[in-house]
Amino acid sequence: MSQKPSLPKGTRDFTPDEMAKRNFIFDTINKVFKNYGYQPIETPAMENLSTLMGKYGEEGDRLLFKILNSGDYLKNIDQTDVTNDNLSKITTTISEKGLRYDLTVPFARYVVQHRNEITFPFKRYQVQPVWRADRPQKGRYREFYQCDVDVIGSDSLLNEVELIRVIDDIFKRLNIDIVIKLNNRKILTGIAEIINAPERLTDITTAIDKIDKIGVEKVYEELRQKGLDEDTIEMLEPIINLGGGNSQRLICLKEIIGITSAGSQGIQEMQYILDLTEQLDIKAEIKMEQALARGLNYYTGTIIEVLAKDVTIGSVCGGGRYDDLTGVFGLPDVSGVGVSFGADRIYDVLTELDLFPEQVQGSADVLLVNFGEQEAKFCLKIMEVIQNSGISAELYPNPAKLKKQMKYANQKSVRFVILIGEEEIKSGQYTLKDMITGDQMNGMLSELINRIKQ
RNA sequence: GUGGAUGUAGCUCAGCUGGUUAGAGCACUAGAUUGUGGUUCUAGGGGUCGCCGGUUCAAAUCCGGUCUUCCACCCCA
Repeated sequence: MSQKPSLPKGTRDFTPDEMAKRNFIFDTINKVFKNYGYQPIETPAMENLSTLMGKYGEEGDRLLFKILNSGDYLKNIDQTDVTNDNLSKITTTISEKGLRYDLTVPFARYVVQHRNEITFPFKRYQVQPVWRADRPQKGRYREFYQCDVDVIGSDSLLNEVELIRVIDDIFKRLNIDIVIKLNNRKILTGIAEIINAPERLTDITTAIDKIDKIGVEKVYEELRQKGLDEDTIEMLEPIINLGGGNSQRLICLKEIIGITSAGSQGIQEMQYILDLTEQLDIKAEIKMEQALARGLNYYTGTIIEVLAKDVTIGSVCGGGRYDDLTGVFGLPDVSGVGVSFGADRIYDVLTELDLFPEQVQGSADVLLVNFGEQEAKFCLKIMEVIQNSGISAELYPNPAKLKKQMKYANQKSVRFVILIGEEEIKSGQYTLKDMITGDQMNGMLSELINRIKQ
């Protein structure tokens, strides 16, 4: 019985054409990473659930894909837990592995496990898929690729500056106009301190973060809803409405939260990064955004988010500094900073803006027509010469009608077709057809190769 | 996880208030053209109308459920 083929929610196949475009993205990202001295690593698709759980907050735990244990996974289950609907306990009994949710936590695990082989500061990059049991929509998939670069074991802000350069470099090569939004967790802490509500930090920042989206009034409304009193909200007002350029914002912020130690340190760090990047040749718009608050609770310093201009899709890149990510795995006081590029969203942006270069197709340069058994055997040798000269070539496997073979070449966007039939074998003069211009020429193999290489 | 929309041929979609063998364009295959593709003409193949159930003499069409995709929230790449 045949069944209707289907794919799990939020996952996709990639066609050869899409793969060519995706590889264009991966290639430029990898090239830039390498160019700045980062080294590649890979980690397994699955991790122990104990490694993953509790690292992404409650929300994150819910979005983790869990893998059912092999064998008789029900044998250790406690019936009273079943009757009591004790889901979390049942879950940990029947599942002890999960698919990775991001590349940062596995990297932290990696660093701790390999600490004796690693020379710090360790600059690594990692390009692998991650999985989230999120509800899919545009730009949001359940399986997607992250391209992470991190420096671990160095608290220098020069790393932040370098990452900004990496971001700028990559999007410059991809021809995407971007805004790099910067903030610092210490500034957020300062804000919370100054209004005397450090424990409300998350509530405040998630509300303020929506200012562009829902407007000032709604932000106030949400803050009230979350139980902040009018006095506190009034104190927040200058921060919420803080506008102008980066330097202007910093000056204002200094007046408001400069007296807190966290606040002043955050402002100092931000100032340092902005000063340095200003001297560099950076194309991207760099914008300090006091409302930027990325959800992951492990950021402790700089917070980075990159948005593509002219496209409404989530961020295409994001990250920040985390001072103690490896602490939970028993290696304290290792500071790291990194960002993650979302290859799938970059793909969507390039598609929407029609920015993929024409040349990204993955077809061969030449197709050798198959006129029959004898001719095909002859072509095999010719093909060897062509391929050894650096030109990709394929021989049509069946002696099909010429029309069919031409059509095949046309549809695969193979640029050149070489025809070698009985006549050509005798004379040693082969026929070359340019499929774009329609021009044909006759000549020795070396002449044809020269023509193709032009 | 909450709320809303969607689903008809490989793709983009028609199919009015339920009524015979469900259509178009593009794509595909073959021929016109026995060594020349992309244009044109002709013919052809292809659909359990997402899936399951209900109402009805009769369901692609109405109702319920379920799945998918999309949108908003949440969160995020």
